[in-house]
Amino acid sequence: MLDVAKRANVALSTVSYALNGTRPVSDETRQRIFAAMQELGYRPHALARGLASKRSRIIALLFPASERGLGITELEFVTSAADTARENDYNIMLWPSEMHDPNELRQFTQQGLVDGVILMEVRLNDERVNLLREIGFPFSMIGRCADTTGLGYADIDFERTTQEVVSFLAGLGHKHIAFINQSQSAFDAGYGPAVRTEAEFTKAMQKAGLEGVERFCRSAPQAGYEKCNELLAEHPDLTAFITMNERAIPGIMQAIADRKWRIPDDLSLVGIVSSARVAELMTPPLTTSDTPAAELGRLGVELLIQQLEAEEQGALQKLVPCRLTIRGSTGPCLRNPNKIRSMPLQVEGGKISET
Amino acid sequence: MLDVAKRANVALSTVSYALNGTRPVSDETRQRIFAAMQELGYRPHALARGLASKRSRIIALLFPASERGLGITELEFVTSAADTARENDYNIMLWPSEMHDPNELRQFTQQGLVDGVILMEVRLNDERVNLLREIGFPFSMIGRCADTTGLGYADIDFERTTQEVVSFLAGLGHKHIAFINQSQSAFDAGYGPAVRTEAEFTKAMQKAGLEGVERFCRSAPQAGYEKCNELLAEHPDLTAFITMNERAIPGIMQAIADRKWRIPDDLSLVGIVSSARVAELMTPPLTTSDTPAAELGRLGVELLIQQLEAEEQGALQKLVPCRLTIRGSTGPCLRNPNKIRSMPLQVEGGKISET
DNA sequence: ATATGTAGTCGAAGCGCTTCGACTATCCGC
DNA sequence: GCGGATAGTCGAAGCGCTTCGACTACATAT
Repeated sequence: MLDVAKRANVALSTVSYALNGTRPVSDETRQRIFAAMQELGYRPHALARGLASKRSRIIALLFPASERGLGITELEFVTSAADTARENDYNIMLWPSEMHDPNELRQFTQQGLVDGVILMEVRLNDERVNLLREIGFPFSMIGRCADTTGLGYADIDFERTTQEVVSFLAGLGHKHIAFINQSQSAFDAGYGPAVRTEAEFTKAMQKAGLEGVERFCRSAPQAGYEKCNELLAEHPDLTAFITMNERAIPGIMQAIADRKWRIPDDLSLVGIVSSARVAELMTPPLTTSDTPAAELGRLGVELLIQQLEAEEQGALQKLVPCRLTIRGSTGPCLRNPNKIRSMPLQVEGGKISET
Repeated sequence: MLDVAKRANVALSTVSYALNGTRPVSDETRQRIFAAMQELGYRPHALARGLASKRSRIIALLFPASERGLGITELEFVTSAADTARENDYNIMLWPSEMHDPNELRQFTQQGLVDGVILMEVRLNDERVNLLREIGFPFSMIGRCADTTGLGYADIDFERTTQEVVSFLAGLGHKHIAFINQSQSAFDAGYGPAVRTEAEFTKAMQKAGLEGVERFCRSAPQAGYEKCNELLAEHPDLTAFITMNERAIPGIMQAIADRKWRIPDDLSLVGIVSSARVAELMTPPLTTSDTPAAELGRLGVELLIQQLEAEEQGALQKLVPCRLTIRGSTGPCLRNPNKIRSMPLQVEGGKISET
């Protein structure tokens, strides 16, 4: 940097000013400086800059170490967050964090490496939130906790999302709908989506004047298989399932197939808070309400940066609904009231064959 | 840090030595120093440390910005790499990089932020490799390029992997096997897995004295559907498909179903360089040869760190085979020679229903 | 006894930047 | 024509650490 200054015949500090516009620099001087930088192939040293300015322009993305294990959706958070950070001239650091050890988090934040953090997989009552709040460290969330006053977050609009799916099914004539949630333990841990979709499902069904059933289900095909049979045994009039449990779906489909039913003729299935990438792997392709993962990732970063640069506020809390994509796993309710058993209406490439 | 030194009655430098063991410090002194640190809640400042020592202990993971779009497998690279980095006291930074702009990469490496980089999705002739090699910047690869002399990498052992899958199918009696590759463009771009599996497939089939067919296929269900029909039309005696194209699989399955065939009775299907998470979403669950993603991620980091700390070499090049997991999509060849058309042998929960 | 280490410590000089206070030159209004 | 902004620049003091050379004390080899 000194070399640059010399070559441009200015002081070291002037180069700095030219570089970050902290103080006015005449056009002519700036020109000379940039030219010199070019010729010398100079690159400012990020660490030195960070040390001196006390802003590293690094933000950390805290993702749960192997908890539920990240899925495709979470992956999209990450890539989208990384892109957004880059666009804003920030770097993004990955911190696999054990939920249960907020002390580890304290260490991290105090070593001055990052300017702020983004929390993924936030729980209603999240230790990490409590800690960060307490020590006043900048952060934003993808998801949200219970008490969000003064906090920045981007989360799914579970109300609209659930509403939309229920309306969609109701519109197809379904009257008896089951909601298959994630595991009981996820729910008990206060995992936001599990808690909120459940609540919103109940609300939406009530509003629609319909009758709903809910079940927890471990994230595994086998669990889906069992729950499905259990549900159908107890509530034979169910004609549609909404599930927030991707990994259980193959099991559910198998259970349906085993009783010689077909999807969607005998039972409609929709995945909620899911993703297209998963949906299209199934047969028939699953109708899903897709997580706006890219958008949430982007918002998470933007919200944090907004805080860091303290342009004193915009709306720091954003809710984005999932996007419903209709594929082959849903269709009109053919059961009640008229007991029609119509011929298979072919739905866009999405039916199981009849042998 | 000065406070710590004072409190422990030692010089600033002694604290530093105690902290990183650069020079011997008596037990007693060290004790006092650590006690002081404890009491003061002192945390060394990462940036300052990095600036002074010229080692940031940050490594970057370069992943292709939205190329093929990361999949589940790639996700596991990332999380596993992050974990490994953490274990070794490194931080991991995410760099979504455009393949085509090596200049961007040059910038990154020259700002002194990271000590080394890990390349994902390496091509046979990769600009990034050329650049890094040229400027002598430390790096390792997950995957590998054509000329790997002196380079560190962790890649799939395509030979063993492909061999194993072919043997497996041959063992089931399949004689006519098709290999469905990724897209022509991926192949042409020199994307390692596409090139190598293809070569190894040919080799393995020859070795087994079997007849093989190969096809490229875009990564989309529709493309899979078309390729499958095309293949079956041209080679009616095919009884097994090996595919390295996850997204094409639903289309393939649909095509099979459309001709009233069943998997695996009429056609066996195995996914290669795939992942369990994907396999279990399908009906029937797919037999796959799973990418050892976690291991590759770990190795990538370890290899890089090894270079950085220059413990002058271990084996810097590692090949790990995929692990074959047999699920419902493969079975004995029932076609030739005896033209048996047996009753559906039920295979572990993995069949499409017969209505 | 003298040379030769070696364990343990200190002070000071950076690492490559930002930023503060101070200085000069210029332009404005009145 | 004078006080007071404002634009543009400079020098120097850090930011919080590492590391080098030097120094002491004591043990070991000769």
